[in-house]
Amino acid sequence: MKEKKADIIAVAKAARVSPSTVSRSFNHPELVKAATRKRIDATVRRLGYIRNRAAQTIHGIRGGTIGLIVPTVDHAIFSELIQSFSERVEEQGFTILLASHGYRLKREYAIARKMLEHRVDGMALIGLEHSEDTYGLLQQQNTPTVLLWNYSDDAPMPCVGSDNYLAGRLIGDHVVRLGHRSIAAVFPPISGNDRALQRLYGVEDALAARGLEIAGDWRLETPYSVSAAKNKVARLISFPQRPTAIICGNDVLAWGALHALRREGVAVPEDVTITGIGDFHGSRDFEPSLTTVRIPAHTIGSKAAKLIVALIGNEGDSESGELVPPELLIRSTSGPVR
Amino acid sequence: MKEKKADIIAVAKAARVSPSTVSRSFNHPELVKAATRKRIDATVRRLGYIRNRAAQTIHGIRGGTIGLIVPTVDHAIFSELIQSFSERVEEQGFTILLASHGYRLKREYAIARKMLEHRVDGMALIGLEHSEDTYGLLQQQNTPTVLLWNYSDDAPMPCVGSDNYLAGRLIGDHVVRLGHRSIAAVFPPISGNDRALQRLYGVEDALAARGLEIAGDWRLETPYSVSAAKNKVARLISFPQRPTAIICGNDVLAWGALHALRREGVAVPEDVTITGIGDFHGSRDFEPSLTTVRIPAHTIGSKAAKLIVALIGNEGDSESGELVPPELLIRSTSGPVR
DNA sequence: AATAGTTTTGCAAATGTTTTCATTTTTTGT
DNA sequence: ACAAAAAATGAAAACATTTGCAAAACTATT
Repeated sequence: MKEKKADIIAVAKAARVSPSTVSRSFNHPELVKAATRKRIDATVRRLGYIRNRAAQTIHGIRGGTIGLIVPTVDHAIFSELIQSFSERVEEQGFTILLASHGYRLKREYAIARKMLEHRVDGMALIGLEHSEDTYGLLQQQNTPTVLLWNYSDDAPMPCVGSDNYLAGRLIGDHVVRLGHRSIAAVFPPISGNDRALQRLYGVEDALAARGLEIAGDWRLETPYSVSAAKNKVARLISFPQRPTAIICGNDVLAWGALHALRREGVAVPEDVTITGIGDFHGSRDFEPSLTTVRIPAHTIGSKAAKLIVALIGNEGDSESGELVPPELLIRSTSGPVR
Repeated sequence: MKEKKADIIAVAKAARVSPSTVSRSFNHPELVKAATRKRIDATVRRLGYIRNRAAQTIHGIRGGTIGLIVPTVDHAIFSELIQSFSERVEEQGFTILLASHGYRLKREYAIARKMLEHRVDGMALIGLEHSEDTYGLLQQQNTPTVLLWNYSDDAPMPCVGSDNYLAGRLIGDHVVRLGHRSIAAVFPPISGNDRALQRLYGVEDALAARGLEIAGDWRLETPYSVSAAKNKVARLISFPQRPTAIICGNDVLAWGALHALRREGVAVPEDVTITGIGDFHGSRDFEPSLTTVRIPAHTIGSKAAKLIVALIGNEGDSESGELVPPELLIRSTSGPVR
């Protein structure tokens, strides 16, 4: 069992060439004679040799990894984004180093640090809200970084994402325009989550524009889960005084709300209007189909992938990111107030 | 801009000690005097020095990464598993290298190879079905590996997962026992997907035990998406000859089926029974709540994490994996045939 | 067959760390 | 104050590669 793994020297010996030649046949194949290369390749296969990226990285060669830190992968929220980002980045020969911080910004810093120890070629973070330390670290090491999901002109780093404030505003305006005046909101905890906060601001401003606001006990805060949202909303509508519309911070919460209303026999949208934000997989096909604001995760993921790869390539050149606009999707869960 | 990043030698110079001491103060702090360590730490902070794992890895020191290759992260299916696995593994100081192969086993091999180049300390794959090459590669490099999601006694490598055949069997028996005789099945494509295949076998055997089988045009194959399943099922029930039960290969597909029936005004479970497999987030709270078989993703993820870490630690010692039993959850979408 | 040019190869230094062993410094017991 | 023991540090070799430069081996041209 102790046959140690083959290294480049073993290969060189077995193929009767120098290590340099083996190295070259990997990295600059055009510089080595076809015959030699063939011989080397055969030997490599015979010995089961696998290059050691770590030893390359040491020479300042790019390791081909990109760090991606997300709050969570558990729920539907980021999976579409992660998928498209990683797919695109893999096409370019990169592998992603993934970690989640559970909405703890301190933990995010620690993870970023560890990824830097691994000498990732670039980093991608979710949202614009990060600890000073994290920003400082990335800047100081000048690691190419993109911020995903949220876009802002004055972000400290290139970002590609949507305008979450606008998303909130769009849905808020829509609901108000339908004539609703008694409006509730169900949002996730906003600490460490600038996306949710921006959305909430957007909604509030939309209401404020008509002199409306969300009553204190109609502001529900729930974790990201169908189940939690369902419970909260079920309680909400059990009171005699009911809102005519419930604006949810994201689609998962809206699904929960929808299930709650269905169980209680409240008609949507006749009795209550429900809206989401996100347009996750499944929202379009929900019955009734969910009115929401599309945050184009797929587009964001692939644009971000393109950007980070460019950033890693051009080093100096600072590309500036991109705003992918949110889009209001009026479907069947919203209707005029009765 | 050209101030090259600080290395251990720069730190040593600035702190007026030798590189060895700096190294030690990181790796064996107890061997260096408190005062010196303090001086070093300060210098490290001042210069913004970050250790280079690549340079450590070269010395055979574990890099602290574990490769995780999944078919896809896009859908709900694996996200719970990925989350719990990565969370647990991070607790132990590892970072995960994630990639998805899109159900292409050839691609999986290429990814595994690349991860081995990065000298991951261990690997985790989904399912038991992998190309000969992949198995050979992992064995030959003797990289600690766990197979997730599916369990089988005679798997070629330690696996922790559920018994997908049994899962299919459980749900099949349940449906048959309710008196259904006209049964349809909606499954994902089974190529490169042993989980789905096992489930289907389980269902078929359950039916066969009563002399039943699924008619040719009642075997629907659809991609993993609510939308695709919804369409297929909508078409299915538009024919005069209708099944009284539809067994879905996983919960996502079942959701699609449920939405289709709702749209068509078919009562569940009065007119048609629907079942899923997986018990994803949201299935319990669906209205009506989904009868399904629980594949305990969370448990699998954390047990697998424990196992791989143990495997990496003990090197030689071969732990054997674990079967996490599936559990039938009878909820509201299944009922006796009328 | 000799020359010049080109292609292919090898040597040796370099990369950023860890580790073994030897040396220096500090502590302890008298 | 002194030797012996213990603790802290440094020098140098090792790790698996890449690369600049020079040498060697071919080709083409005369």
